[in-house]
Amino acid sequence: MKYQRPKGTADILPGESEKWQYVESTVRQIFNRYRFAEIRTPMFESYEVFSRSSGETSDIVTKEMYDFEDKGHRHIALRPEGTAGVVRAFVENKLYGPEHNKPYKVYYMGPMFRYERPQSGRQRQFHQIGVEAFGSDSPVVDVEVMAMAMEILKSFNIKNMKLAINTLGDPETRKAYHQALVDFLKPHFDELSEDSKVRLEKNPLRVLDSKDPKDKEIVKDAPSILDYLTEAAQQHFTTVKALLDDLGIAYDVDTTMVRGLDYYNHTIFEVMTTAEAFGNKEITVIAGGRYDGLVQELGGPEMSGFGFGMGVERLILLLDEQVTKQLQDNLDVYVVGIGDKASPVTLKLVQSLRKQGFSVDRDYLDRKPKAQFKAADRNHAAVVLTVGDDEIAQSVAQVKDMATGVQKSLPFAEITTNFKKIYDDFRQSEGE
RNA sequence: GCGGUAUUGGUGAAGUGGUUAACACACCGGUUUGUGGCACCGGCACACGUGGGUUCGAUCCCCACAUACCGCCCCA
Repeated sequence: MKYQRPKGTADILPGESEKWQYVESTVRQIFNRYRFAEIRTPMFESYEVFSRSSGETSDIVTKEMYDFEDKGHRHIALRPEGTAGVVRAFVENKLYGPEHNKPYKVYYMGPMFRYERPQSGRQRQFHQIGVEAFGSDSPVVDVEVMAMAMEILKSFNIKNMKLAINTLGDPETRKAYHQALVDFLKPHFDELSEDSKVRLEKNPLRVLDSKDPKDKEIVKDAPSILDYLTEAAQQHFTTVKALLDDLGIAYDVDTTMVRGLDYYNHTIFEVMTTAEAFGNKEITVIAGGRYDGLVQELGGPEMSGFGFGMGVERLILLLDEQVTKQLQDNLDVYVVGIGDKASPVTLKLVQSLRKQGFSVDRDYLDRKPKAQFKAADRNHAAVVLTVGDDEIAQSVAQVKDMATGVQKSLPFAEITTNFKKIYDDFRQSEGE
């Protein structure tokens, strides 16, 4: 094969694209109810937008960024995640100004890029749907956004959901805990896995997340961040939990949960589920949290934010067949033409029906009636119109209900002016 | 970035170091000058991911590369 798509990319073909449209339109409705409005930002940004926001030492920046130098010698990166670009736009367009409602709530959907090895549900170009809410420290924002995340997944009938939450506290908390953790891990340095030795240097919190059995054993007795929270941080987290309880939303506090991006603080959360598509292992579909310093980091005023990102590929792998089946396209009418003279006549009929609002298809390959009917059947046509020499002579078409097999001869004049009535009559007689 | 497995037609796949690469599904046509199913008949790969090598000869052996999938890292 001469050309193939770049590694880690996918063609979303008809049959699959319906699922994407379904997902996108469903979340749009939910966002609308929660009063989030769409924002569309560029798919590439100055490299620094991401390196500043994600943290210079984060894996995303150090090894997963899809970056290049453009012809004007600008260091550009394809966006690896959505938040940084939205924050940049928030700052650049001065959306923090007093004339804008707070919290300022936006959502986005689109492709993201990470240079990594593809696997099931992980690609170099992948898609996220995400939200950001700027300008409120209120725990209510945390809880509403988490509630919305849960509602989205519920609307897709996703089972076995688990909401995990944790807090990273404020900067003061983080500093104190960071130190405590390093002090605890240092004596065990030689026992740690190679990966974790590196983590200890770069980002000690990550050691908590290690999958290495020996690491897990060591980490079991590590200090908990909950013991290092400042009073304010404690207060925030307590309120978040209380509000979740009020809403009847179940959750687990997972003190070992960490974040790949450096900008998070206070509440962080993940919604996980298990599914056959992922070998029945637990995977994260939605992840997010609070990032109170990020706006400032990118040159804006001190203004807090809370958001999440959802992996669309992963979500689509979770859609069950019941949901998917409803998405089959339904063909209202198939027009069968017989004989040399039929094609111009059927063309006019097809166009007239389309203008009347029906989805209509026909044959273009001069195939026999039998083949045309087969095509109609395969495409699940509700009604078939047949036009041959006799019909043309009399200005009528045979109209057949494919479900019942009932066929009637009806004049062109009626078909081209009020097909809806004919169609509805057929459908109704089916119900009897 | 590291490790493993795989790569044959539109699809699922069988197969062998040597003249015609099974079988099934799908598709097209016919049996039925104009009607969806079934049956029967017929058609359907300049060829076995790409490039080298070994060999008298390779789809089958070796090497490299590409891609896919799985695991690690990391993450949505």
